[in-house]
Amino acid sequence: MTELSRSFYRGNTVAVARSLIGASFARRYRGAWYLARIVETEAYLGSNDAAAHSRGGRRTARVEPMYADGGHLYVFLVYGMHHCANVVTRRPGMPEAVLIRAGEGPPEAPPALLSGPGRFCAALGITAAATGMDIVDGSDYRLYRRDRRPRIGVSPRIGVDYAAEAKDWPLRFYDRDSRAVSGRPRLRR
DNA sequence: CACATGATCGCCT
DNA sequence: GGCGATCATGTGG
Repeated sequence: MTELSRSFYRGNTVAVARSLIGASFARRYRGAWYLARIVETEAYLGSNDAAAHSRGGRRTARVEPMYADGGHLYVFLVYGMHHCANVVTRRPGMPEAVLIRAGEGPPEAPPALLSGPGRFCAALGITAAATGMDIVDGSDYRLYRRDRRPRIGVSPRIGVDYAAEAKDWPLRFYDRDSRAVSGRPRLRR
């Protein structure tokens, strides 16, 4: 397992979003590591992206982690009850990030357990306490490079209808062969 | 299967 | 004061 590097995260945000499909997200909780295979992501392209929290150069306490160097986490609370986790990309001052929308857990886990950004965070216990964390310096959060290149599907992003023309940009990426991708034939239970 | 709705609260204007 | 980078549940066809 090769850990993803700082220079990787500093690269083109769309390229990072694509490359993270199939990558492993690891989280240490009370000494034990928990892993998930990422199967769905979305790219958020900074100041000029009407769907991004950093649109128009917004720079508030919440969004501040998006302005950090590539390789940090940006976690926020939506709808008062769900958390969404992002991996920050590019360089300091460039507020771009990749939203992790879904993952696969261990085979014995329910298929939909990590299907959706809120569920992904809930399953891995990711809360706002993790925002701003460095994922390259060996903290409790780490990402590992994928070992195989999956078949990748592309679509507009989910839940950003307010974002004018940016709502149609093809910035959502997913593993075409995964059942855990969100917004699919419901895999309840 | 396709909507429709309620929950719930921090953030931003 | 309004509204989300969501989800679970409920209705109707």
